[in-house]
Amino acid sequence: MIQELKDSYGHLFEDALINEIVQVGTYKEVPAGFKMMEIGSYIKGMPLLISGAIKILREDKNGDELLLYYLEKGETCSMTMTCCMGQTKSEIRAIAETDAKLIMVPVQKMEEWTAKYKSWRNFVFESYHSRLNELLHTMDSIAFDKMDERLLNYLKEKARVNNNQTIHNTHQEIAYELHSSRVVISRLLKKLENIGKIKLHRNYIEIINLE
Amino acid sequence: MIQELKDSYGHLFEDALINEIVQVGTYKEVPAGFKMMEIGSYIKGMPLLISGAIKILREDKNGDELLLYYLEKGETCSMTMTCCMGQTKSEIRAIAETDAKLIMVPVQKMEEWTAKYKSWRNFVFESYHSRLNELLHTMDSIAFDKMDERLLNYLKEKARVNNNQTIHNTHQEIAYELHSSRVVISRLLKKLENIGKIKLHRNYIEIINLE
DNA sequence: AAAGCTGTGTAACTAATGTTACCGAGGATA
DNA sequence: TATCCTCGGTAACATTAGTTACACAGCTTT
Repeated sequence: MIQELKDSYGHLFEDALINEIVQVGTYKEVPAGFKMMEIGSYIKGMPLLISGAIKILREDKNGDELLLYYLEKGETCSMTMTCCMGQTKSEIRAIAETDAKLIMVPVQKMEEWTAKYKSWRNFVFESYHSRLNELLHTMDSIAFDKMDERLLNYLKEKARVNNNQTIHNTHQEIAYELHSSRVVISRLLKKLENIGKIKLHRNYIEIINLE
Repeated sequence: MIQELKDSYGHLFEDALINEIVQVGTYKEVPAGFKMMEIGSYIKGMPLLISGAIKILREDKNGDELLLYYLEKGETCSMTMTCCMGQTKSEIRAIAETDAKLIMVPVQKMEEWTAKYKSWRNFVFESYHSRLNELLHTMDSIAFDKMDERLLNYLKEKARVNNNQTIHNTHQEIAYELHSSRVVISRLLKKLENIGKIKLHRNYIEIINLE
């Protein structure tokens, strides 16, 4: 655990902090698809991601989803931080996009370390900064782009975080994450295939060239 | 200045912190419409809002706007905080919605106080929390609601932050902030008038009952 | 092989939003 | 008064997205 922690966070945290994390943190591995946090639930600990990716989702009144962004190695969930501090319920859902490894840190340490370690403060602020900015860019996409561009971005991001040029999702699943309908997504995917950007197959999509 | 600071922040900050703020902060008054921050600019200080409201806007590639949310009394700009720490450019535009009074605190103090005052830490985290949540709710509105509902929410919010049942904006201005077109907004406003929720006039809108 | 299920393709239609164009009301200005 | 300008109302149309319906391909199960 200590080696993996150092690989992902060694450049961020001083040794004393790394040691504290090792003391109180618990190492976890979760499989792709594992639901790590549900809307309305309270949070027990703060996750430090070591490998893999976590997708963060929002839900509307009808229970339909919207993908907000992915968390990756070296990142943490800002929502969790604030929830921990304020003891409020989660506003989002978190699901492992890939198999993932992470360290859970108990809530109480958050506050303590914020006062104690400059590197922790920087990490926390940097984390908030990144998450706010990612949320803004997601907002841009939703507010300013048409569905075809959103779909294109979605495919790019998905390929990137999975580190795989083949996307193993059905059209229906993609429609859920973009908060659209299967027919619309099939239609637009077919267009992308016609202009040679992707190749469609049953249950997966092969990326040819998304530029 | 010290009295106004205590009125707005006295319940949040311990006296020692209030005193520090008085020492290093500068009091400012800005008129409605004043542009307080521009996209791409660097930030010099952190604002603590004492009265009035600031609207936070996002811009697309064509220079068109989108209203994100309002800052009000007792709040601060989370974007500014992260920008200060990281010395990165602003991702958003801030314009005074009403006449506003505020105190500007130099960047360097941010970090210092975060280590020194528990109440400041709480304020900063609480601030991030609120802003993230507001951004999420704005996102909900954009992703899940149709324009008529967004318009209704817009009018409600505008009336609330201005503390005024008369909204002094042209249809064109409203269209900008909702990232829509004048014709669409006029159409929907007329519908709202027909069902008795508002009354339209040249250059202003009278709110009858938005429930 | 037959039956069943899931995923995809496609057409036809509806709804929502955006665009263009034009008119006229109301004020301001010359 | 005549002219100009801004704002709002409205029609007609275009585009995008969502909905319903159905066919069929490919795979699994029986």
